[in-house]
Amino acid sequence: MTRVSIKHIAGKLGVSNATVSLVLNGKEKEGRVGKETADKIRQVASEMNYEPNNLARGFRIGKSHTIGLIVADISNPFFANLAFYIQEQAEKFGYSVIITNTNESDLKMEKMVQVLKNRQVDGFLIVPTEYGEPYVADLVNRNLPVVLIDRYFPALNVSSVIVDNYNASVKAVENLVNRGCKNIGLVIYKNSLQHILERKRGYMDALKEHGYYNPALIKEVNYSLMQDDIVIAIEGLLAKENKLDGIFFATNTLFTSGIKQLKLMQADIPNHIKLVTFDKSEAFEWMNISIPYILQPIPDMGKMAVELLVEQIGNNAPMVKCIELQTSLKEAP
Amino acid sequence: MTRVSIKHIAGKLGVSNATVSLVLNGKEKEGRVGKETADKIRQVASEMNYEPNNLARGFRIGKSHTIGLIVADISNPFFANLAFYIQEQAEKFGYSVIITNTNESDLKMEKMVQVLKNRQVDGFLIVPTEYGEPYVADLVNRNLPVVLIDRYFPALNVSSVIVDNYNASVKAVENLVNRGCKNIGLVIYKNSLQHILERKRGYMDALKEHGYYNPALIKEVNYSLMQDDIVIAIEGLLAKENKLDGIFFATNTLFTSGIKQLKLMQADIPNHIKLVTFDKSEAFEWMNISIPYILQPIPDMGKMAVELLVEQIGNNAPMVKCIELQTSLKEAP
DNA sequence: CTGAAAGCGCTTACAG
DNA sequence: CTGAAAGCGCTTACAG
Repeated sequence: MTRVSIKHIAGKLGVSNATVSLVLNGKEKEGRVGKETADKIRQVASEMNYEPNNLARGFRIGKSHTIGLIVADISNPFFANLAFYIQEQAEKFGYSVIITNTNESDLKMEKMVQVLKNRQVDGFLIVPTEYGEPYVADLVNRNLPVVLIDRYFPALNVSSVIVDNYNASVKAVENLVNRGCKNIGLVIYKNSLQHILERKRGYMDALKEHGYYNPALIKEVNYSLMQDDIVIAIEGLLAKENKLDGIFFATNTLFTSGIKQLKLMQADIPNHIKLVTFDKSEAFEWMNISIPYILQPIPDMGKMAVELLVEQIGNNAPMVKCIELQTSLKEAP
Repeated sequence: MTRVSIKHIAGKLGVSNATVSLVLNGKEKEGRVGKETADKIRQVASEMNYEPNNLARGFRIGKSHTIGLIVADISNPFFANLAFYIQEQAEKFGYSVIITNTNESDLKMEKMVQVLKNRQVDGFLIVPTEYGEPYVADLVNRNLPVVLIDRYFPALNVSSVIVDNYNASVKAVENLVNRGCKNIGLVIYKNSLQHILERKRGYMDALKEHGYYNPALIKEVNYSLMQDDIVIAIEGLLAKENKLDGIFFATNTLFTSGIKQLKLMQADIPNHIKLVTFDKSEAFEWMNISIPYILQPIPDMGKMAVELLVEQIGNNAPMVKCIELQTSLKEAP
């Protein structure tokens, strides 16, 4: 039972492959195919249960109609959500999405870029890892459509969809200050990614503004040593001499680890120490306290990233657009 | 800058396309290509930065080297985890994975099967929805490789990787009985999927064994009306006359909703009411009590499903294999 | 041991 | 308005 192709339809009707192809692609007007011929072709096609061979079509026109998405870890809720909205939007444009994970390793990122390039994806949606810049640069140099999400490299001329991390941090800190905090700690990753630097800068500027800035209260955690580092960070912050009364967690993963340690050390939250964090966490639902958090517009981020990418794929001379979305401060839950 | 193809290499070396293709696919022995020729071809290929056109290759041999994965919702941690391990394993076999969501809607499932069929995936990995049986049956009839995961249809002759839901339930109930419970409620979905029926059957049999069975303590919740139904279910169970002392939650989503309602109603856990649930939950980390749970071997499920599928793709006369994995009862966290 | 040729299914100029 | 033909890049018999 061989699959029915354009040729079968053409043969049956005594018309050419070209005519069938034109009609089935809705290009009968450009090809100026007669209405009767067109109708007959459509009828026979559906009678024969014709289904186009997309592998052949993709090969012929040099497009796979596939988008490659690279994230750190699909089982992280932030990325899982992002992936969900990206897929939903991509589907609307007729694209499928191949998701791959880097686990925050630049080596893995290099590999994944290679894998997706070999798959001939039409474009890349990337949440880059630290030191992942050269692999993105390589794609850009090859003129392949790329949109960075969540994180970006300022030196690279590439489209991106990010949030205003600086102002988000300022908002977070202001929230603590408004609640009466003066000695506010920051728990953040130790790395060189722009969004991390921006969050740090926002924290510092906001505190300086109030004259509360104290560099000893910044605790930087290694992603790969999280388990240990977070303990050190929280212990350090809670040291008596700091008179700590507030903590800003710069990511949801840091918050999740940090709050456990705080509980372990029986910190009095929120009476003694007030918190604010990036991103909503499952943890909120299980705690009796309400923790304000920075809400990132994940659905919009996904949606706009796909739109930017599809636009790039369509245009040969793509315009580089950097979209910076605003966040909002929400009271949990 | 046109991409370098086999033809370019062949032209440069004065050999035929066939020879180049043979060598680059490591089939020089079958083609009995001379060692020197082969070496020269490999050298030139790498000098010219040759990268095979997989679209062309896929089209030619009729394989996309892509697997379609259909789950209910990628932002559900259970599926996100499953997807993670599936991807990892698929990559080892040279396959990419396209993930799609059904949101537990059979209409959406029908659509996703169609989308993936149009994409010419080499095989399907499906967590089917209720009433999704005909769409799976259709794939099987067309002789397309399919492996069901987590859920299956007994009437269908199709490969699957599931867990022993019946015995898992028995184990869960036994745990409560051993902790002294006699009036044990069940919170479960109201649907006809086999894994749900099996979990229910396990619960009933285990209780009958002890003479504790009471049908009034079974509460069935509609997936789409979860918010409301869970309130009714928990309120019903906690009614005085039931003298409830234990609850078995048949899925992690039910547990997550149910525990919130229990807290709201200030149920005394675990002194008054003891719990057991399917799957680990983030919630465990935030509660001061330890809740035993049924651990499903998600990494193995993903891995074996991919192996089964790849085997099917390789063989024209696929063998139907149903793998039933055992679960274990763990104490959280 | 290697080359010449056919063909996968489709689309796209081109010719009439 | 429609057909004949070329060709995308690859693999696979087949012939020598």
